[in-house]
Amino acid sequence: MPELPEVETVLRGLYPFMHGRKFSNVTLRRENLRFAFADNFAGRLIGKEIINFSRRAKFLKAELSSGETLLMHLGMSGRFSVTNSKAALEKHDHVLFDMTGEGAPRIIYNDPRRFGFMELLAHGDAGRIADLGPEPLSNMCNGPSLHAALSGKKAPIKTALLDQKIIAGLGNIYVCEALHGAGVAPQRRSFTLSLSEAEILCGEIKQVLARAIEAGGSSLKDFASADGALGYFQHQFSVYGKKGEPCAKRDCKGEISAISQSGRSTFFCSQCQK
DNA sequence: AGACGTACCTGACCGC
DNA sequence: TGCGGTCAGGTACGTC
Repeated sequence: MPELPEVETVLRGLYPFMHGRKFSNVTLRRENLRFAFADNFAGRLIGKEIINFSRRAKFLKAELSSGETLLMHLGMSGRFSVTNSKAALEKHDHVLFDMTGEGAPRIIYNDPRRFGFMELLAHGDAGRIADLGPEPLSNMCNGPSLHAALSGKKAPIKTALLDQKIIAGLGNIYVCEALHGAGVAPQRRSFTLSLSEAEILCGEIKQVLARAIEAGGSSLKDFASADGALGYFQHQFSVYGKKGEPCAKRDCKGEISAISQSGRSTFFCSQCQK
């Protein structure tokens, strides 16, 4: 599930337990996730303080007092929870971060499919986040910049928006939602979007993401008292997973269709998305 | 260079 | 109940 809004929610949930704290212990319960852990991964974290904890696209970044950066990605099924060292471990609990400070929280990373990964970057090395496109909620992402990024692309707009180099942080769900909101058909070739369509699309992307973050934020309220799991929250979608249902747009009599584009499901309304 | 298919994993769900 | 098939929100890599 984790797209940008989910990762933002995870960041906000973990922040009080990680930012400004040190790792008192780190336990790897297997040798790899998607990739092998770096040599001496635990040793390079233990005793180090997280001096800055942030998000870039779907990545979580923990800058360490050692100068290294811990980069984490949730893949498809990764989730974090906050417990304590007495809590029983579950299947697929792969990484344990025991943090210093109040409550001595234990952060557990659970990932059944193991498409997620964690890596350590040397100071100044942007690693795999070097090639990412603009952050959708920032000023760097706007109508003209999106229009320019799409102008040379023959690929369908749906495919282009999933390309993290064009815009960073969108996944299958929010691309479908944003295209529906903007009234743009997912099959359109990227270069055919006009500047004004790119403006509208950019606005929809920001709005869809902001609303999802808001929904995630509200699910965080009871975070400490709930089961502590982070990374999944319910959100009401307009098209995603709604095949056969009537289009949610007030003036539209269409019905939601499902197609496959570059191997992924696309949901859209052929009536109002042109 | 860019586009495309496939691989990486496990679990949930559906139909038989 | 059990089994096989299909699908899943992401990224990387090989091949054309």
